[in-house]
Amino acid sequence: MRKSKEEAENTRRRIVSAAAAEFRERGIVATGLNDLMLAAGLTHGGFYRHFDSKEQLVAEATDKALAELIKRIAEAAGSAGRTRSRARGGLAAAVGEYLSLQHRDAPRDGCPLAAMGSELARASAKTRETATVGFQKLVEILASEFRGIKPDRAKKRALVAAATLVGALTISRIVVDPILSKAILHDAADSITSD
Amino acid sequence: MRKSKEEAENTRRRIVSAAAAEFRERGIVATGLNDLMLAAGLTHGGFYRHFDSKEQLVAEATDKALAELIKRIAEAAGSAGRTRSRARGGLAAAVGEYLSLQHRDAPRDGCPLAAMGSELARASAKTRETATVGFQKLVEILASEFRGIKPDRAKKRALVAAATLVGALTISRIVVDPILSKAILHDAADSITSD
DNA sequence: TGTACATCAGTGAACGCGCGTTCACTGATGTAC
DNA sequence: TGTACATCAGTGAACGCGCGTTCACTGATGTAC
Repeated sequence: MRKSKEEAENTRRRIVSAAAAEFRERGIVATGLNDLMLAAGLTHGGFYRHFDSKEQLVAEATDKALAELIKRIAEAAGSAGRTRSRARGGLAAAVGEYLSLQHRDAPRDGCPLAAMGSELARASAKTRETATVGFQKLVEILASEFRGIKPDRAKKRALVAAATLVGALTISRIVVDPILSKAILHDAADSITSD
Repeated sequence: MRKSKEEAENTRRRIVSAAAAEFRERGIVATGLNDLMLAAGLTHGGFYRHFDSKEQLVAEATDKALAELIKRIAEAAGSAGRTRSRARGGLAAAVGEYLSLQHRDAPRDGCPLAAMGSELARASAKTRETATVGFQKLVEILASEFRGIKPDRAKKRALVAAATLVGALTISRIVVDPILSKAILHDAADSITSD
């Protein structure tokens, strides 16, 4: 039954991907390793060939989810931002992508800070370090899109913008009134990109 | 062993209080009813004399936690706001209270939207309705403190401010760097209260 | 007001179940000669 | 290059444990006469 090194690495990646999706969709604590391994097309027993513990997987899944979010936001900013470099097109595109209805309705491929934020606050130091680095990268991307102001002003604006993004998306998912939910996303985007 | 009606009501309140604190501190899914009942000074068997299910308790605990937050924020705004009614003292006080280090470090008596936001997004319709109403009240309090602008502008500003508050507090708890954590709270407060 | 009885708050054992983790086993892969 | 053997990815049963929920029981409270 032994698999080749390449296959094993592939399996590992599949587990991390499944975890990244399931943790965001169902929550970290609510997601069992059994379900997770089935989602990755395996049985649960093989888990510990790849990871020391569930907590290690949480750290890696968070890392992967954040890396994908950063790529997505950077690409949104990049494709729109280059055309009119002095204006704030890149910022608007990044914010529009983050605060889109599609993002709100698809937590399993979305921002882990919004999808599992309150659980991350209680996660291991390793996981929180990973989340910290990812958050800082997100802030840097946003800061680079605040054109026409001093770098340290841009950094502060970006820090607050990132907090607003995460808060707005989280609350838009809690709220039962669809009009209010949409208004939160819209008004937050408007606020970040105006002035 | 039967208790008087008054005692029973008292017990019920004690369970809801314990739940409101434990859910915010440890998370909803991670908190067991056994621990909860022990925290309320009871054994687990009596739980179903007071509640139909854990989910019903989640709804009531969320309601209570939000009511207390709203009171706290309204009082902070009120005590500072009355002295200089045309200025934004009330807003600054409310925001300062929400984004304080004490609030960050005491999730068990703090804002449930920040302490269990990502879990609330997956909670029952009842719980989410409760959270929606509480959030709207928070927005109204903030809106009434945005003096000197049109009511609908104030409402939008307040909506975004509330999202920023929740996001900033959540992230300040995730982040491992204490300087960054403090900067998030400070810069968010600054952003909401300036201009 | 006093008595008889029904109610029910709280206890503690038990229910089935799924959790994270461990382990003996399998057989294909990788390695050493 | 071919053979012998060690490695180890993945399986599936089992570990102890705590979960949410149910239930028989207790005895004080509340109610009806």
